[in-house]
Amino acid sequence: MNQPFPSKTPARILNAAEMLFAQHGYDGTSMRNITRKAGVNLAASHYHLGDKESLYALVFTRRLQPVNEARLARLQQAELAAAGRPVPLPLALDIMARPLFELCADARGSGRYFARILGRSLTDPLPFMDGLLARQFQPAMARFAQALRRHAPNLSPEEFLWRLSFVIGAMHHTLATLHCMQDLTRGICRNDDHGKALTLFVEFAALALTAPATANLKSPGA
Amino acid sequence: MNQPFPSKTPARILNAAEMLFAQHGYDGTSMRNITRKAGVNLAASHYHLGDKESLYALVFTRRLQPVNEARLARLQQAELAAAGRPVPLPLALDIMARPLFELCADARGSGRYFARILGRSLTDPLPFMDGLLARQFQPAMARFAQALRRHAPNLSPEEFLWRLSFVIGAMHHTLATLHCMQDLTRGICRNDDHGKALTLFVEFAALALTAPATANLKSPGA
DNA sequence: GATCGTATAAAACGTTCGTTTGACTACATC
DNA sequence: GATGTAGTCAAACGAACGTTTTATACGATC
Repeated sequence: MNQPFPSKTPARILNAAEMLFAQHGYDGTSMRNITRKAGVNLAASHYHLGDKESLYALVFTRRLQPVNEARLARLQQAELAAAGRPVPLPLALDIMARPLFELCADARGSGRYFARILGRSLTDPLPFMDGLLARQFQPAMARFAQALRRHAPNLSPEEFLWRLSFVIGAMHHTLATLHCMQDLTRGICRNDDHGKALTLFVEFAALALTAPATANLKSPGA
Repeated sequence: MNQPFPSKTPARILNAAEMLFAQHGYDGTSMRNITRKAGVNLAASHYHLGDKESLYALVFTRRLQPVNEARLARLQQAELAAAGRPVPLPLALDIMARPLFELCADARGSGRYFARILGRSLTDPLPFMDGLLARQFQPAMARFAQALRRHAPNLSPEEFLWRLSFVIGAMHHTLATLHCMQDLTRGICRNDDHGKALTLFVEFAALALTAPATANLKSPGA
């Protein structure tokens, strides 16, 4: 466990900020609430971590960077093992989804709060996060799109990307609502059942990506 | 066109609020920004529409109520036409999705901003919106779940609901990111291509719901 | 033991927030 | 022409905001 900071204060602040940003969003969370929850002085956050925007960015990269590194490492290993043949689709999807699901399943750490921050960042990005999001996601996503594409050679590039968008939307929506599935389903699905959600998601995504191309784009209409 | 208000001011405020809430969220939008954009006095919003929370709720119901009414009306009509047999799956999905897609496609009105407000409300609900969201969505969603269920009789209730969650996630993620698809796909998908998105989504969702049940819940693992 | 960098603390900075007040106008009704 | 109502307006309220300043305490280094 390498501590990037000699003091424990920055970690306390990051943990408190992660919880509060997840629950109330960027604008809905005040520096005073964060530092009060962390049990540190108001000025400590500016001293250690800079202003509020940079604190938010740090909350973000602290979790996401290991996830994307794990994704890329596992994908590279799988591609080596496949020796030029396509990485099996369920495996590729599992590699894409599992690090995120496992991060969000980490109930002891505050990693589970991160799902909501991530979900928010995709659907309404904060202006100052634009560049950071692109840098964090582009490399991994480009590699996965390439790997998945080989299982859907008959789809047009456009239809493939639309389906990939559906799949990614399903994944992030699932992660973001995992904590309230019990309410949404009148008790039939359990809250925080990451294992089942991951399994079903992988199967769902494999089907969605390999289904035959749409014959034409006429819609059923009204 | 029945005007629910004799003055034009409330509509101006609602339109401005819709745009700003969509772009910057509830906490990121101030009453001063809203009324400035609407070209009305700061006090006018409280006079006509009550406090900020009630303004947000009004922005919400103004768009959502007609959508859910249209959904239920079309579903009822389709169920009558089906005369006891299941409503065809693509039709049921079209009925569920089309009113939302069309609302968000309305580029002249500010309806297109609504997609982002809706997406936000699903993944991070504001505390004061809890009851309102449930009242708005429960009736329609319960009916649709029932209609769709008949096409997936071999799925366990739990697996069916997980898949339905994936599908609804895909729909809302798609609507919320429609306006930036061009950037996300390096120009391959067009922005605001609601027609194609709707067609592909319906096909995608039909496949996802009717696919065979997962044999067991073992995952592919690492 | 003086000096320096690190860390924490309380207090204050100026700004913006949501909301309210009270006065003013336009127009209908009696 | 007096009265009442709906609507608009500038101004102000207290509270909370992000950030900065200033001061203090603790170790290590020389």
